[in-house]
Amino acid sequence: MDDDEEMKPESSKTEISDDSSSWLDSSSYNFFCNDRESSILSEFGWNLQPDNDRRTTHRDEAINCVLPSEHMDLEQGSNLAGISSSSSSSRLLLPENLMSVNQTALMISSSIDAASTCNPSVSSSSSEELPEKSTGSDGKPPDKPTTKGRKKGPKRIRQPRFAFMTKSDVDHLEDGYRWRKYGQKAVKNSPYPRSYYRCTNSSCTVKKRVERSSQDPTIVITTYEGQHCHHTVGFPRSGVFSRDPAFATQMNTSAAEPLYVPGMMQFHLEGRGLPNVTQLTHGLQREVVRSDQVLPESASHLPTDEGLLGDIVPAEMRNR
DNA sequence: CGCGTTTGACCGGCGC
DNA sequence: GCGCCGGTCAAACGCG
Repeated sequence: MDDDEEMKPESSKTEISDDSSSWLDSSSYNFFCNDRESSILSEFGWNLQPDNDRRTTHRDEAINCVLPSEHMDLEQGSNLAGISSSSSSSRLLLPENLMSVNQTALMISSSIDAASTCNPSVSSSSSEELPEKSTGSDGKPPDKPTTKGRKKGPKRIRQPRFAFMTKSDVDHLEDGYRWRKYGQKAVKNSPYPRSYYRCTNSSCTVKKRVERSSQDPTIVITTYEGQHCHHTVGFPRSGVFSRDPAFATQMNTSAAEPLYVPGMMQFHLEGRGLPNVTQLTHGLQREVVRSDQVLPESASHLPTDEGLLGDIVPAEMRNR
């Protein structure tokens, strides 16, 4: 049933998935972009404007992207899978291991729906912000006779979500937090299931979705929702995190200083919604074909003249 | 035994 | 109103 579309080359259909584009709907966001990429995006009708006020960081170990604060009301000092906030904008630090499990990841992120502030202190007690169903811990008897009856409540408010794509063999990447899987669903038009994880910290409401791209099975799409109200639970034995100063810094303080990256201009992207993954990928494919320039894989997570957007294009696609 | 995963059922939003 | 589908629940199960 799910083998019909499975290995169809990108020529036929190029959507990552129906819903993966649905959250790319905020009005603006910032990212690294070089001249070529900006021209590509311009071809798609997206209005790029240099934004020199906001600076984005790309270090050896982590990527730091600036997101529009008007869509993200993150609390100072809070963190979500490496997201920290400053006075004017929020930044997302991707820990090195997320970037380099098999290299290649482009963070594409945006906020969503009600990006209401969710301060850590609120997590379990504030019912107004988080109409999350009773988590079972309360043992509330269901309204319905069924054992799986759910408490009705106000409309569920989605917390800010952040997604990024990682080229990786493993679905569930270590990110310093412990996750408990609570569900798995088949994804429409994709042979690969989507897994749902929840932070094991009882007072933490952060959730995470992991799915593989139906187009390129080597790409894992990870989506975080919510903010951690606690620190990481210790790092993996290999110490990937401990040798990641950027990530460690971010975890200990929210005041990660913005750095300027030589050779990389930052643009402010404006339009009637963000270009979705498909559009970006398409444009870059074309560009890559034209430029006939293939990055060495080992260096693909470093800033190059292709910029970060170039990383989104899987090697196989580049070679087409 | 505790914790995490699996899996089928259920709920609710949304489009037609 | 109905059906589809994403998201969640929770019992059963597996594993260390």
